[in-house]
Amino acid sequence: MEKLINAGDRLRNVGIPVTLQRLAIAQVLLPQPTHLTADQVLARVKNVVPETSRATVYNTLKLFREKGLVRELIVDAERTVFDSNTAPHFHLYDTDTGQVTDIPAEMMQVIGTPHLPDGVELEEVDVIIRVRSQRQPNS
Amino acid sequence: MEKLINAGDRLRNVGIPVTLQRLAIAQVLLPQPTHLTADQVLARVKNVVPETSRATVYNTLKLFREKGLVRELIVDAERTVFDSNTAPHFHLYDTDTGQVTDIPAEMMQVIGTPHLPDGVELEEVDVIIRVRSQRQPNS
DNA sequence: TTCCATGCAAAGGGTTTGCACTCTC
DNA sequence: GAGAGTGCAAACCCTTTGCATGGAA
Repeated sequence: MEKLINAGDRLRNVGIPVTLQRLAIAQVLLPQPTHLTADQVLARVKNVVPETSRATVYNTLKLFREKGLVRELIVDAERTVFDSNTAPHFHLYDTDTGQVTDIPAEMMQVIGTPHLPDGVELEEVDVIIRVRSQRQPNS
Repeated sequence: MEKLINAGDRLRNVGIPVTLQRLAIAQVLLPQPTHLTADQVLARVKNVVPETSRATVYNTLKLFREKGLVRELIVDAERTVFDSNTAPHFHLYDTDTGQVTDIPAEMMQVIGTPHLPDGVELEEVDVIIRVRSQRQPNS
């Protein structure tokens, strides 16, 4: 019943001491796959735990990233997006709205990944499908 | 003899009035495929035309991008990289050094691009192969 | 003279840092 | 009471903007 592991356990499992703010941030991000900027995380966390600062959100996101709980997506030059889906997958990015949508790894395939010289290690393969929707951007 | 078109002609061809600074920036970027940050462009241009400001480099890079002379690469959260290779292709990005290397479109293939709903228009498909080299980063 | 391009410096926006306070063990 | 976690504000870095100057048509 792996699905029932809650946010607090996810933190403990990776060795992160649980605090009020960390738990609140975990609950915003981890229960379901989402794509949020630091500011969006801050806004949502503050709804639940108003005594949360921007610095703590940044510290915690960095910590979560180091522990592999979230992934940093580089899709937009303006701001970083954090992805709580840590399974391998691809992304669809709406330039107009800033919306990120997951594309399951099974749906796409990248053929021809080049051979890497010695001492060069593959980290990951990012695929970003950029689209325009002509819809209004999220504020 | 398309290859012999020089930087000045490239600008005129897309309707950009040639100035000293624009020409210097064009000569840094356009004669061969390169991947440079705004700061790297500024540094190289200043070697040739010291009376060039940061603002002009940014203005000009934006102009070049709008005219399709360069492409903005989103590979690093810290800074934007400009790519003077406008043909479709993919990228290899070295996280340690910041080095970007082109992968010709013929060498790779992306299979399974999802169907897009009405009103959503494909802009482009970015593929970034992220590697670690354990080498020293460029300053 | 009227634009447009430029340089300079200041402003802007996202992210990080310094530091003092709190809490926990 | 030592160490870690936090909030606040200032600092930082890349990029953009405002404004006055300068040059070209």
